[in-house]
Amino acid sequence: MARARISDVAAAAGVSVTTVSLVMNDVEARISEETRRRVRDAARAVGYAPSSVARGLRTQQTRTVGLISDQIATTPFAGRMLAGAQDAARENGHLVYLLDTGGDTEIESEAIRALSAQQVDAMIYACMWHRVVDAPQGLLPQTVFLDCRPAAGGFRSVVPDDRAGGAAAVRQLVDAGHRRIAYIDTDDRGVDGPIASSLRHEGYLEVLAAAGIPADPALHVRAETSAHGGRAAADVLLDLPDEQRPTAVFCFNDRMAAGVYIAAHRRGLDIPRDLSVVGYDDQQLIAAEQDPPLTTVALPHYAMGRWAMEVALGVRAEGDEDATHLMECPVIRRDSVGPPPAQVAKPNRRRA
Amino acid sequence: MARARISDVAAAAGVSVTTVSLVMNDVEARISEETRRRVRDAARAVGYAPSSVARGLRTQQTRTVGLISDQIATTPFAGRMLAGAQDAARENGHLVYLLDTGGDTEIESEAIRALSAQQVDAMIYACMWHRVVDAPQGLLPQTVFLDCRPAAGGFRSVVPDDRAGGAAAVRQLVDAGHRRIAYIDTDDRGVDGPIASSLRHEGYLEVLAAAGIPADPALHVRAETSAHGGRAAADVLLDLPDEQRPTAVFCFNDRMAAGVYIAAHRRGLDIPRDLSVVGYDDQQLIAAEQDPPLTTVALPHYAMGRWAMEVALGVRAEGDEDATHLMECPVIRRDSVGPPPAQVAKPNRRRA
DNA sequence: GTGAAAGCGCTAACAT
DNA sequence: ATGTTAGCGCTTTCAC
Repeated sequence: MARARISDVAAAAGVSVTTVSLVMNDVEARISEETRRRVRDAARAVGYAPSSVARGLRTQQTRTVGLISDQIATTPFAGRMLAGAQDAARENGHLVYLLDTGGDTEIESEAIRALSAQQVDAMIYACMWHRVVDAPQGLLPQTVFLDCRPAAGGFRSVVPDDRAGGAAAVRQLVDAGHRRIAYIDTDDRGVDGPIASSLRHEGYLEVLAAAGIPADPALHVRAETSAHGGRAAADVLLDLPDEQRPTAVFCFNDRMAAGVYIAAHRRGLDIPRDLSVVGYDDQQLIAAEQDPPLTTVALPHYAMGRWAMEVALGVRAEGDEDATHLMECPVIRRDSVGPPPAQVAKPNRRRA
Repeated sequence: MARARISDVAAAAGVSVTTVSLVMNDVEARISEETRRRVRDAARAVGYAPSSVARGLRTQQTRTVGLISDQIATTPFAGRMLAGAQDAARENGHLVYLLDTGGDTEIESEAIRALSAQQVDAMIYACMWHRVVDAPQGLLPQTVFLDCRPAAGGFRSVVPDDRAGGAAAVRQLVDAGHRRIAYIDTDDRGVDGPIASSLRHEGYLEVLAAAGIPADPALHVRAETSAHGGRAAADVLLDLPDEQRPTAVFCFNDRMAAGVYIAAHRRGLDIPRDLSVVGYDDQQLIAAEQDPPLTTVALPHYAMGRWAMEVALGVRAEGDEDATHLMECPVIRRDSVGPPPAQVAKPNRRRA
């Protein structure tokens, strides 16, 4: 059986299509209560659902949004960002097209073409980790950048406040009484790389300075962003002479923090009694399942996704056409931070 | 500047709209090469992009697909499934609407209404873990179920072959020479729960039987599906008397396997020398980062997503209107499986 | 308080 | 080989 049209409803209710349209769209004007009821009953009777396609053609508004992203598949974060965007879209009566480009610029421009052919009302350009990108051609002027910033500006964007996040992480440690705090950073320093690295480092230095603690360059080490990298870096740190050895470590991410746990445990060091550690990202599968559970800083993916969608749909007024919104990264307190040991614990040196 | 319409191109090229339409849609008929070129140049000159909305209204085909899912945000798997579906859609010139319901049936039916108002050409109903669901009202008849099966049948579906996956996992262990193989299962036995649990158990029993190994009920234990649960279960197993203690464990998932690692390491047991372990899911963040890396069984999310989309779009002919397709779960061999120890290792009993 | 009719941008049947 | 035109299902202006 074919779809019911508005004219079917009109015929069934014995009114004009105009009247049906007015009733279906809850237009306040004219139309008596009696007629409204008749129309609604008729609509239900014939199983009428308005065609968004026809409406879109007529009104030139589709109530759809295109969300272009680089890599949905490879990051466990993607979901939260999509969920935030999704929820905001639904609450505002919009549907979202998801287009994953896998980082391929060919696919990307094809995606943008397809979206503009669909006449989406808005676009969001999302990255799966905080970085600076070159804005592709063809985006709608009011496109919002999510978890990235366009190199040349010109668009609104929302990114995590990594500087403040780094500061908050280190503040946990300083407040617990630590003075020798290491930062295990990523070794990805590419220009395309995560700008979070330097931002978090700034936060780290800032808090040390505020606490009157001189920054020791030996305590800023780099490694690959994996448990393996974190473990290697921790080994270097824990091999430092007693008076220089850190009592706490702040890690670029939770995976590296997991590596620090391994290195510490292999040396018989207890966390947090002998060593405090703070991660970043709040990856459930890692942070929450460590023993003891890892204190970390969460990336506000859901909030960013929601913000981006609200701004894109114009339901959240953001004055500046060209501003970057910094979203707070909350500290998730678990059990990996404690006071520093009375005197630095002597690890069983593996390499001594 | 307003969007260019087909009539603008026609005017610019000095031809009729029919001609433009024919050229833009690469219809083989009539139209001379010369005219084709003129039209294409004109289209480029005026910046013409056909309106999918108008075309959709006219042809009653939108070249869009709706993908309804229960929980995108909470599982790291979601991405791979979406990526598979996405890629297949793109290759076939379709766009996908993503609708996450968060498991809310209210939102779900609203989502289905919205999709049918959009006149999507196809629908996919996806779950984030393998289970049996009640098909909601309003789905298109040819809807494909992804990672779930409709309780009442009537739709095509694709799910992982968990029975074969369980068998393959245990076969790794049997082939390595193990005879005392435990299965650490989930304790979620709800009717709504993961049917993977019993399926994998069947596979386990099947392989033991084929190898002539009697199944010891004491080696089938249940725990919550977390590292913590896996650790607790492993402790029970490793406390068994020498002659009964397993030399290998198959875990319902990788998180539990991670717990087994912890329990083993705390007892000074080496993996795989003293204990072999196989997980399930191939969660990158867990399996690949264990020390040693965990041998596991992968869930074929990408392949299932792709299969579902191809069937939904009708580009993959699947005879039966009402069949469940089982997708193979490949074994990912890493380093957690070895031969059984010559004699069962004596763990330092923690609770003895 | 209600209806008639134009038109959104396209495709396709029918003319020429 | 190319053009004319109806009509997809809706909203909206205008007339009554």
